[in-house]
Amino acid sequence: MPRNRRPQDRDEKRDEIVRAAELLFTRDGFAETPLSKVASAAGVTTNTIYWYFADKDALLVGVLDRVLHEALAEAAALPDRPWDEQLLWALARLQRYHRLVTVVHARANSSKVIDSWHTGFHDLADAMLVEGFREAGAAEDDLLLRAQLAVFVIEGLLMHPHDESAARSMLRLLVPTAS
Amino acid sequence: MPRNRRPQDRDEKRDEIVRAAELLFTRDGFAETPLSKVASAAGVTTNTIYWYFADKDALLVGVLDRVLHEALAEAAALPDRPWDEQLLWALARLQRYHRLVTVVHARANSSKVIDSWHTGFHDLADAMLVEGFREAGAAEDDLLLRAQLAVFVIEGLLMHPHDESAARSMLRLLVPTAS
DNA sequence: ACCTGAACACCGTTCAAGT
DNA sequence: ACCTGAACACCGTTCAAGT
Repeated sequence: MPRNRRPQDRDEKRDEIVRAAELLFTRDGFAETPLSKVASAAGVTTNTIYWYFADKDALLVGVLDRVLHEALAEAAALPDRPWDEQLLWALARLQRYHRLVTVVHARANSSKVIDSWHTGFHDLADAMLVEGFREAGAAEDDLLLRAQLAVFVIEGLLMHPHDESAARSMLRLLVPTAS
Repeated sequence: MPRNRRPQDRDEKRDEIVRAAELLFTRDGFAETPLSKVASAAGVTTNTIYWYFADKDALLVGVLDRVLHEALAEAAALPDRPWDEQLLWALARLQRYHRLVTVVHARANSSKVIDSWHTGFHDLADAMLVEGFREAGAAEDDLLLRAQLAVFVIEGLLMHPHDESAARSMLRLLVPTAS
């Protein structure tokens, strides 16, 4: 039996599909881009997508995983900065995914895979923000509350047009060390 | 020319369609309920909906207007209460519309009518919350900021499962007079 | 003015058939 | 294992035709 027959090829093709979907989902929207467009952008036929993904929602999860890991890698490579600037950086970095934010919330109610991804994302985000607020000197007993609140505010800013200064002062309200 | 030929009938039928749509959109979701189900629940044929609404998005706006006005009427009939309890009441009252919240954000990116409704909703919500925070004794220069922040937090709570106590303490964080 | 039956275009998904 | 052509089911929307 040929174990690992051509795992590289398989992953590469899967990746091409995900990359095509990422571009289209973030630019045009998830409901607005038919799988046929993803397929032609990836240079495959529509049905081929179903060899790599169970359905359209599973493809969205593939996109979500990819963009999350990319953003995390970029964040990790960054020099240390004050906590409120880190939050501001995250907000700016995630701005390009605002259409994914809305569709994840909308489809989490109907799709099991997206609901699972969404739960996992918040677990991760909460954990990271708890750590950030702890280092920023927030009181130990409302760390999780502050983290969840910050996530809601960032999501809110992502989903609503706003100017930089409004975002800045809104996030400052959440940081304990701010004046 | 028969002015007002049967305006009552027209409004009544329109209302039946909206009520049927409200039930199905809030319970099963907007994308998940075909117009055929709305139609049969309202006792009309699918195409009849198009006599009253330009398209499915316009019907959603009809539902949004209806539920908003109802919630506002209920709120107006309430006795005066401390500000944080009013926020908590609003959160509980709007909980049943959490599926509408997510879909409005998702479709505001693609649909003009929904985007307009969404903008108008936030203008109204911000104005009401500014007034509430003013009466609650918030500093005059960050009233709007606090209002927008409170709206984001309430939307965040609506879109994510949470227990009552978490919501309570999160909203308390926003109210200036809280300890 | 109001309603309907029938049709159209589109899209997610499946499946039998290929290599 | 991987890919495709063809078909299916569904759904939003339109339109000519009725009253």
